[in-house]
Amino acid sequence: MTQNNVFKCNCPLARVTEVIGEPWTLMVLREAFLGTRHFNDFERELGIARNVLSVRLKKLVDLDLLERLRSESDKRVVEYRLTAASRDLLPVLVGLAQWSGKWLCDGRSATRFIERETGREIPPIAVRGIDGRELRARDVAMAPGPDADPDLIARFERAAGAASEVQGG
Amino acid sequence: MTQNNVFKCNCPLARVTEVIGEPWTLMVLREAFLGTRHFNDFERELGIARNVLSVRLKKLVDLDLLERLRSESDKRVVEYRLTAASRDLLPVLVGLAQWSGKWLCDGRSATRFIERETGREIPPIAVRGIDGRELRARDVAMAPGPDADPDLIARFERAAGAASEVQGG
DNA sequence: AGACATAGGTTGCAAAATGCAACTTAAAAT
DNA sequence: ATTTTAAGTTGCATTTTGCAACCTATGTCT
Repeated sequence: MTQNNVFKCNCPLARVTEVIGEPWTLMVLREAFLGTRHFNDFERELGIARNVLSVRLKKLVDLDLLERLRSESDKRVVEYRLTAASRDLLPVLVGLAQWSGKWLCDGRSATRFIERETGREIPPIAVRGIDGRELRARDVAMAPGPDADPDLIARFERAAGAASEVQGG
Repeated sequence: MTQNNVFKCNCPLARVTEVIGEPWTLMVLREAFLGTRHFNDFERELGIARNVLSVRLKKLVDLDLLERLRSESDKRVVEYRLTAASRDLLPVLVGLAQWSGKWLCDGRSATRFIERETGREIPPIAVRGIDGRELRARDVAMAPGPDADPDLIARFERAAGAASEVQGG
């Protein structure tokens, strides 16, 4: 995977692709959300190759998406824990699972997200405006941020015309 | 990538990993959201290898995430368009971009999402309960759905204890 | 009509990533 | 003292990616 043309820029979707756009990473994070903390448990639950798991965990730790600590009581044991950053990914995970359940699993998904206290199903996540109103795809646009380079700004200008049509689809 | 142990089940996160958990796929979808429709434009904008692009587009078409149609006016031209399914992915894309901007790009992201009409920044997406109240990670639990197999149910039972601690963590 | 250009691929080959099994090292249990 | 356990690493076969060149059908130019 070279990908360096696009991915060195600070386009957030490009950056996030370096992480979850690799096999297994998202599943490793899911396992962490389910409470898995140990190397051997990740391996067993996922069936991932140990060397690949090793690489993934290292990267996630590097990116501060997992914290790696040795147990005090048993110094063989290493614990991988979610961080503030990875916990903050939950809305995206929920959104992905909901979307996948609807469009990839034919509505028959084996897992669902519920409110812990009440057990009620969690409604689909949505994009909302500042006023809380739910926005549709056609109401949303991508725009260059303050740190966009000239190339990216040009990129968005080229896209501007087509986008409304596409997203309105 | 074998991954078949986990991924044959209809766990939605596992399924979605087959799609966006591969290099380039998410970026291809982003390009489509930006209005890119043609093979050569995907290649040029992303710098992706043509053979890989070819494979990715085929898979996305297979999954009904892109529609492939030949232009009537110029029969050389093929158009790849977003479908209802891929348009429905927008909240996730926005969430990923927001999360990445915050945690991977150090708050200095080159792109942002805005309301098309007003130009106002879109607030972070959130998980909400049925009543619209914003939920934190610790308020949310994964549970087996109606189509979960016994293995998965056992999996969740094993996870149940650890989860509250982790997610609250 | 003939020559050239363009769009959307495919093919072949080198480099990188993955899958699998066996091996290693440090600490704990017996 | 020996065995077991946790967390890796190593070596090797297979698969995927990156890159450049080639191919085919259609459209454009003269």
